[in-house]
Amino acid sequence: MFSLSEENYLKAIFHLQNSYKNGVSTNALAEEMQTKASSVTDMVKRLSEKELVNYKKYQGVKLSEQGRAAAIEVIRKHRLWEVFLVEKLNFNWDEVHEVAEQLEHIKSEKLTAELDRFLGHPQRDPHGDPIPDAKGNFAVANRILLSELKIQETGICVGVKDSSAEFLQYLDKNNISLGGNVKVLEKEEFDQSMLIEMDGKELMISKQISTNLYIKTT
Amino acid sequence: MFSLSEENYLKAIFHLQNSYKNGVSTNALAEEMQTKASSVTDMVKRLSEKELVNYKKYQGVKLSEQGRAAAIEVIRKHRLWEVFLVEKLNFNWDEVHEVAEQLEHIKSEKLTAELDRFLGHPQRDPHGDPIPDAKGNFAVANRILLSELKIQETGICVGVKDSSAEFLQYLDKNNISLGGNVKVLEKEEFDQSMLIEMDGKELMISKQISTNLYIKTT
DNA sequence: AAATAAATTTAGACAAGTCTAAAATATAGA
DNA sequence: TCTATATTTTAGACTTGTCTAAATTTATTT
Repeated sequence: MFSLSEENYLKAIFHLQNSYKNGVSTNALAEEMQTKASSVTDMVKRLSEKELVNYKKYQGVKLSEQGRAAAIEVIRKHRLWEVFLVEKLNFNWDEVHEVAEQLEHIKSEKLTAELDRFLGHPQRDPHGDPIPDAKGNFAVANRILLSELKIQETGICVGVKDSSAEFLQYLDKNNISLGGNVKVLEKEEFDQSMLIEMDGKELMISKQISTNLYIKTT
Repeated sequence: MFSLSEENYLKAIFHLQNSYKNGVSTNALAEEMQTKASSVTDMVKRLSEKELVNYKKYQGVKLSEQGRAAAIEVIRKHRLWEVFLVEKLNFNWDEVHEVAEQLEHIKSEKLTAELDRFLGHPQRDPHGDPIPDAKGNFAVANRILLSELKIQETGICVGVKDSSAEFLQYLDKNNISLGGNVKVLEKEEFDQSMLIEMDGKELMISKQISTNLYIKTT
């Protein structure tokens, strides 16, 4: 069984491994964990002793198979709880993160399994991120960024890359929600903004928006 | 905001105050918390500095108004989660305690309020214990122990005093559940066992059972 | 009321997880 | 390649919550 802090480190390393294929650097991890590099070194040593990560001084850190499994389990719980909060408890998608950060550490296999069943084995959380199954398998993504769509191409909005409350609130304000139909009308090379049609309404969006919205092409 | 450990101490003191009206003794609290008396003294000093308890050396400890409110909030959350686990997630009443002990520490006012609504503002947890409302008020009990019933008197089983898994499993095995109709047929003075009729079936129960079952007379 | 026993507190230590400041190592530029 | 800079690690300290062993206070018994 892992401590709350250990679980949070494992999760952070898992997420950072996408950008740091050859090992997550101490500084990157410190940034992600909102802590100091020296604290990271200490913790990484402990995780290494428990064989949850592979670590060599000055070389960064990678999850072991065991560490990866533990991280995925935490992510699974986090995303299931997010679905619960939105579907059953009237939370908005910009309010769930904090609470799910707490709930993800509850230890009970039965709880996770039953919650999954109760929610109807959801495939994605409220932000469109895939929910790994009990064995740790993620559904394949099959989605691209809205910024990659060409003029006249269409798709369905299936997820957000940035799930900060600020971004989600911006989307709410502009009536952009998951499931919405998108068509690219114009692209402005200069600042990479684009004019899109979203469920029938025209909307101008900046590069920062289009590079944080996932689309499934239709 | 209180730490997990602080919340557990407050809860323990709240429960022990029923038996220790003039102050909960250090040893009693150590026993309840499964820890050493010296650790209790340390923690009680910290709680006292935060004005959550009133404490004088060698005199035992009492909850302050603030401490009482915090304890009740934790108990409210514990019992709401127990209802959730039994009603929605197929947990048996002897399986909920451990998980609820974890869930009760999740901090989110909205979560508690919405969970309460989602469950239909339940008055009692799966063991028949009252669930305080958001303001900390408990429904009045109005129940007696089965052992206090006289011959030929009847009632409905509304709660358990002992909610250990062992006791609950014994009740399951003998088809005793909350809501069941009870009638006392015979009482044996010698060992205080009694013959009862439970939903039509005759059953012999020992003193240990009858002093741990709450009844509402009919 | 003194002596013994029981309960409680204090003193000092430890583990987890964090910090600051200093030292060591790696990387990049001239 | 040598130096400057950035990154990472080490050393030592702090906090929370725990422990053991010793000291103190309260309760009980004769």
